[in-house]
Amino acid sequence: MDLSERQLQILQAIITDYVENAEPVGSRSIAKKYDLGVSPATIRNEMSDLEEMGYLTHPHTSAGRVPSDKAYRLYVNELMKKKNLSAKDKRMINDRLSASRDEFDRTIRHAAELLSEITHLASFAMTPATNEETISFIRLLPVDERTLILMIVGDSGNVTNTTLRLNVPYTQEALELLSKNMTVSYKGRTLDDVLKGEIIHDVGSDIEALSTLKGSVMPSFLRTLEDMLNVNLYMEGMTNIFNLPEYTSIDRARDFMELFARKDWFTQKMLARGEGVVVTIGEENDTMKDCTLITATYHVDGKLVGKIGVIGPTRMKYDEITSIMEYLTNNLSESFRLPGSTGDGNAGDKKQKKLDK
Amino acid sequence: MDLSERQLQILQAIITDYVENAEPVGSRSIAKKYDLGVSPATIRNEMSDLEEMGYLTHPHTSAGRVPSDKAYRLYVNELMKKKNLSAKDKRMINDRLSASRDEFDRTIRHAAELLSEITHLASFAMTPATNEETISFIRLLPVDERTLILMIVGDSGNVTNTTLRLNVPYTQEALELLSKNMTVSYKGRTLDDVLKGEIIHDVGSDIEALSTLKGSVMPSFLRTLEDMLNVNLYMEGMTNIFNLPEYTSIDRARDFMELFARKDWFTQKMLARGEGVVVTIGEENDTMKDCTLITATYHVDGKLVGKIGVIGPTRMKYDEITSIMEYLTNNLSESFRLPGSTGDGNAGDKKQKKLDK
DNA sequence: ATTAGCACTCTCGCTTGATGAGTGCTAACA
DNA sequence: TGTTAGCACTCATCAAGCGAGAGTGCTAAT
Repeated sequence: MDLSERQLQILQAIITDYVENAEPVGSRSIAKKYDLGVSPATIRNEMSDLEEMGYLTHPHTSAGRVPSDKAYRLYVNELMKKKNLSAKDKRMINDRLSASRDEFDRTIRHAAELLSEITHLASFAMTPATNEETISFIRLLPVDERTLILMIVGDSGNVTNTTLRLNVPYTQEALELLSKNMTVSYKGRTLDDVLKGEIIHDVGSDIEALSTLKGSVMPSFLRTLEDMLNVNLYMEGMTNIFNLPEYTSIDRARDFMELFARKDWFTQKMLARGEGVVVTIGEENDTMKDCTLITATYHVDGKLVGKIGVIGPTRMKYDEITSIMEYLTNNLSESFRLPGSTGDGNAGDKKQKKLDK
Repeated sequence: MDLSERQLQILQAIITDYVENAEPVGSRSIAKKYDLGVSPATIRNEMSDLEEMGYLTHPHTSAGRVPSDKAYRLYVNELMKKKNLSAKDKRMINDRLSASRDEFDRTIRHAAELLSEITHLASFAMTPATNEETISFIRLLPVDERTLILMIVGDSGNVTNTTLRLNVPYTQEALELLSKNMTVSYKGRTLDDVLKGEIIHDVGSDIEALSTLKGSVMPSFLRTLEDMLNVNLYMEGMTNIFNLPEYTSIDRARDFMELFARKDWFTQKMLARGEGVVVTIGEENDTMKDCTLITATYHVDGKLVGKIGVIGPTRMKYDEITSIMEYLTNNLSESFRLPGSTGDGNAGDKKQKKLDK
């Protein structure tokens, strides 16, 4: 059954008021503050109907009404209007987000900081997932007679290295040969592919030194690939939630903080979420049943995909926050675009918006 | 004025009891639990004296006594006996601390996790400070015609790199020349030294391409050096404190959590602390006046120095915790020793102990 | 269909009084 | 002179009781 125009207005008013004040809102205050042209009694009747339909709840008999998850969902999907960022927020983002294609980590952490400062919520940001990253080249560099550096370069300019200490000395020749060998074998293949695929044994078994060296290097090589696949998660503004009335109970605050102690679990959760701006409200989350989680994706060269997000109570300014996140991710994608490339695929200012679960 | 033997016994008993139960301890319960051979009345008199001397305080008239910072200081300096780790804790450390010289970050994070699991407090661990690290060599590697990788290798095997994107193409020649040039100029000098010192302009001004390239590379070089100097700080078990009775007030919990939101400030504080096991209690800390902070240092090749630490309320098991930290840092130092080197200088099992402020 | 009126419910803040733990003092004791 | 028993006193804590205020839900009038 659809809601009448007036019911929508009332629901909207209740949500607005509750988001603002965090207190159950009564019929009288709605009638006073929002000019709906009807008396408190009428509003009461409508509220009662809305409650029956599951859009409102009642903490106790003589308290006002509180929007349910269902109400927020309706609000996000239908009622909410896109908000223009305040000049201050825009300036803040433009000035402080000194994104640089060469410094993912720093930039991403900055983005998380910004996000939590602007929204006053807990926020996080992940470096791009590198599943699709391909290997550009591999190099082995000598340090001393038993130490060498393994360096793996990806096509997005991602560089990772490890220092290896061998049990037996290596020869310069073997080193160079293995470098070339590995580069030829793996160039152009994705990290995932290499890691899951068979280790290639094609060359080098004929030369003794090479095969020994390879035996020592391969385990580190694989482990380093794994490292490259790992995304980094930066979390900021966790303590912001202490200022919210919903977290004045120590238990709820504790539960909240404990969510983030499990960083890798959290990372997995986040990776599983869809593209664009995604909002999940309360019960829609399997854990964190009284939180809302909003994530948004940014792009690197329209290929690699990373996420930023905020977490807070279900009571939050959905319109503002989704707008901020959209602006911020567009900004990030823009900065992370390869200078030469034209805005392709997903990156940039294409207005993607996918708000449902 | 020195304390009598009996006063020490009573103080010791009060501390033990309070550390255990977190509740003001009364004369009667002392007399019952600890067999001092005197009546509650006598204990009351002694307590009164101890309070006058500043070792005890009184939350209110009719409550028991609580040890003051001064009492804990006395305890740590004089009364406390070294504790043997439980077999379980030892096994835990030995098994799980898979330290590897090549993977500082991972190992250090592991150490922090372990520490918080064993102590049930908030803990942290820092990667070694690299002030004394010297540069082994510098290499510039071509990626494509405008992209290159700057790689700086330190003498402890520390490798850092950055990808650079230039405005103008470079030549292979210039690249190699600059690599050599920089290596020659900086090899053997400490990071600090290079960063603070004059930029060397001696060579290369004669060749146009080289000088241009150098102009583009130097800023990144310096920034990368800074990155190398930065220590990483890992914090674990922050939420443990929610289980402690002193942090059931949301305000105190908030204050505590906020300390750690300021990661770099905290890092600075920690770097300033001395070698070995250092305990600072309550007011001895300029911030965190109701916390105790215990840090301990580990060594890499007896040269680089890193820290681990725990933070909690002043009420904590000083004997156990300092012992655990000593064991853990010795273990770390052992793992981080260069295979060839004999246990030199500070590293290893030398029983350093410096508990005062 | 809307509204005014009114009884009813429930929370919140305040006070009150009982309880109990613990001290501090005094006087007796060894 | 140091130690102890006894006792009055203090203070936090808890539960109960009460009034005020906010808000609902129902009914009857418009």
